[in-house]
Amino acid sequence: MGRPSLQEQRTTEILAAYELCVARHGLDGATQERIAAEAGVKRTLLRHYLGNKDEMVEALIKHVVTRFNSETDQMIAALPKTDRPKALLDILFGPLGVSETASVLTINALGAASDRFPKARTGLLEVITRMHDAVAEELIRDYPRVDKTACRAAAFGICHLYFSIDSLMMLDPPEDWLNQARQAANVHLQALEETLK
Amino acid sequence: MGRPSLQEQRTTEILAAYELCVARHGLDGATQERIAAEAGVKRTLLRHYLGNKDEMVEALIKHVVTRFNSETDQMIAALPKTDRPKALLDILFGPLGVSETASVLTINALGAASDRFPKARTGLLEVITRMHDAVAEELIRDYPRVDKTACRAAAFGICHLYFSIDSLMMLDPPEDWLNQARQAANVHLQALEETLK
DNA sequence: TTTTAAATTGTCATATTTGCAAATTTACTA
DNA sequence: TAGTAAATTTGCAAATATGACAATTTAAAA
Repeated sequence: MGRPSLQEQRTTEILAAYELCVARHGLDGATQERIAAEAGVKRTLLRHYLGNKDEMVEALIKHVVTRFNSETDQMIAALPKTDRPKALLDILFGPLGVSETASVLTINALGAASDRFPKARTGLLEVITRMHDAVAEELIRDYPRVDKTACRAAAFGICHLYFSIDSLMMLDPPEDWLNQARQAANVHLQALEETLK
Repeated sequence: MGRPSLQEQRTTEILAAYELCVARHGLDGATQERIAAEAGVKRTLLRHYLGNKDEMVEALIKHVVTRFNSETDQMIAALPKTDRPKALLDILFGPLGVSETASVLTINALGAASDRFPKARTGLLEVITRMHDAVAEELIRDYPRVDKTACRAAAFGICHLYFSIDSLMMLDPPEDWLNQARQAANVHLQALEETLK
């Protein structure tokens, strides 16, 4: 009975457009007009599916948190059986990991507004901590004889190197930056290996 | 004759307020009202001193570029005679280096809009490259027997670790993050020392 | 074909943002 | 004190953004 629901699909499309607009224009610059244009729908549909502006922000936060978390999980799940840390760096600093929607920019924009939207703060801290932990766990597993604190520091360095590069991708930086980032991240792995000698 | 000029002072005040608003609300969310309120002046004064919106953005870009460059220079100039790399990390990851106005957020926001403001792209790439080079130069000087490529990779890692942390400061992250960042950055220095053995 | 639930569009009032061009005030000088 | 150059304020029009609700269209089921 009735027309089939597009709620999930449309909601996802709109949130994806929203994310992109926030990355480009900032949270307060992501107007409903822009989002609607980016999503290819009428402005009034945003309200229909996501509610008013405050509710839209809430939905965006939830969306960004769950998507980023699942991307972290997928990244870990995609690792091969051997040489996992190296493969991790290949993902993070390969052409795929970085760029796409420059999602770290969205995180930065939301984080900058976290005093107005407290849920953004807790959600984003959770997201980032989860990535720290996931990477650290990988390193601890692959370097079982190395001090865990050192592994966590390495994970921290690798994650934030990725964050910085990703948030600068829209500058269309020299290709060399990705290599340098890859190399700098690799230093952390080598340092862990050094401590075994 | 005539009233004394406040051009420089006012211009600087307004640009500082502008910077803060861009960090908080994004480039397109930094409305003239917000900027004026932040600077404690009437909106129309912005126009008087900086021109219309496009000209304001131009001025902001120029301001951010020159300020960030001079901060880089000051940082280098503030280093002691010995143990300069360690001192560098103390500055970058001390309570002073990070936070303040979270100026990296402004860089991110401007970078995200660099397709609309081409001067932002060139200016920001210049700023970042200059910091890369300044830090790399320090490392090369302090580790003269180490491969320069390795020094540059270390500099790259340290700079972008700083960028990421600074752009997340508004989330009011756990204090531990600064320690972890400091530790991760230190890994780069230790790695350079290792290669001497 | 009629019913039905949901998508989609249309419209209008209100509030915010921006641009521009006066008027007005202020602080110094001759 | 009068002149003057600059700061500062005032006022208004145009453009844009938001909220809320009514009207219409669409795709499936009965």
